[in-house]
Amino acid sequence: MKIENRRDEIIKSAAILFKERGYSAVTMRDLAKAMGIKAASLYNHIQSKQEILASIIIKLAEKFTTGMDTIVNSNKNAIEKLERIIELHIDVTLSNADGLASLNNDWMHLEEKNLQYFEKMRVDYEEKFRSIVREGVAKKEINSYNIEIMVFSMLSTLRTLYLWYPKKDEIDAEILKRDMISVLLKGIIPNKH
Amino acid sequence: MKIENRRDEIIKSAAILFKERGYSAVTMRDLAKAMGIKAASLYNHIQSKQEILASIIIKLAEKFTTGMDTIVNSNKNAIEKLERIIELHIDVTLSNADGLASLNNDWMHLEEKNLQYFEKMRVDYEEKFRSIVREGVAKKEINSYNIEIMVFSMLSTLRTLYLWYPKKDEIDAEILKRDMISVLLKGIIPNKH
DNA sequence: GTCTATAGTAGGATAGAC
DNA sequence: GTCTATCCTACTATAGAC
Repeated sequence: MKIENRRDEIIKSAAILFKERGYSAVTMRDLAKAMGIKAASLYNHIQSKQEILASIIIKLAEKFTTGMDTIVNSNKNAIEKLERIIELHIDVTLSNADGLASLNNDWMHLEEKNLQYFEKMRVDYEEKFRSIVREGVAKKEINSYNIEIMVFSMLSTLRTLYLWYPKKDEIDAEILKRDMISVLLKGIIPNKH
Repeated sequence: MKIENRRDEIIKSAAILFKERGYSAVTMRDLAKAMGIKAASLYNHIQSKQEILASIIIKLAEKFTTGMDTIVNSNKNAIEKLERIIELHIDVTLSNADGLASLNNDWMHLEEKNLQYFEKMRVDYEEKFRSIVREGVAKKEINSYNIEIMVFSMLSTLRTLYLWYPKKDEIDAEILKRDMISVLLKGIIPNKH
């Protein structure tokens, strides 16, 4: 039970509202109402609406970047690396599902500097993902289907986990990891022996 | 080369802008500028901004509903039905990738009546998808992993096709269908014989 | 069918009292 | 740290001329 300051509470409330309606459709008056205060009072804790968005998105993007770097630098084969990536996405989703909505849908409303920083992290992340898949194909650990189709098929599912997982909370996190790894890597059709 | 009326051009332009920035962040002035006219002139062709959104989303949702009904009523096994669903999503994405952004991200900005109509179509669609997977598991055509994980893994990928496919247009539509079916159903790891 | 002008509302953000 | 009051800008939409 960590003691939060007011700024963190505002950002947490904002993430929930941004998830429901998107950054542009949420007003500072909406956010203030959710906090039980007036809009003007928000500005004692934050500089601008934009700062809230950046705070949500950049923190999450950096988590993914750090996680991916650890995986890339590990001594594992391509399949094991993909398994770690799946776990990374599940862990981040469990810790901050609301914020992931902004990262996925509202990153384009970031201003100049943060937008560039975010876009670079996103491109780098995808490229590292792509390299792992390419390496797996080269070593025959992975089928040689079109690389982009494999990468974006997996990435699309992982990126939108935040949309449905919180609603299906009867699913245990360990079962989620285990079945998600099976479904994404081995498919849903039984293996013929 | 079909002759379009002004209303259709407006809706097409709007879909592109909504895809780039989202419904709430696009103003009628932005849309007018993209059309090379003034904002007031738009209202000779459409009733409201809301009408544009509804026109984009409802048409697409009905396409999916009709397509799914045809598949459900066909005499095919579960795997074949899933293959037809994958093709349905690819076909709709190829015909209107821009509009799918609104369907995915801006449906919550629909007003009352259309919102209810849309939400019913979406829930029904997911339930039919789920039933097909459940039937496949019962008949041992599909592995018995958690149903929700299988359904949303496939659906997430299919729903976000619009985000990356237009950028990778070196991929032929037939290769996309073939490889997507393989990746989603059989996975990326080679079958052991 | 497009324009200018404008009504009416709502947005982000600040000033200054308590 | 929160309030009321308010600034300034921008939004959707309409009226009426051409």
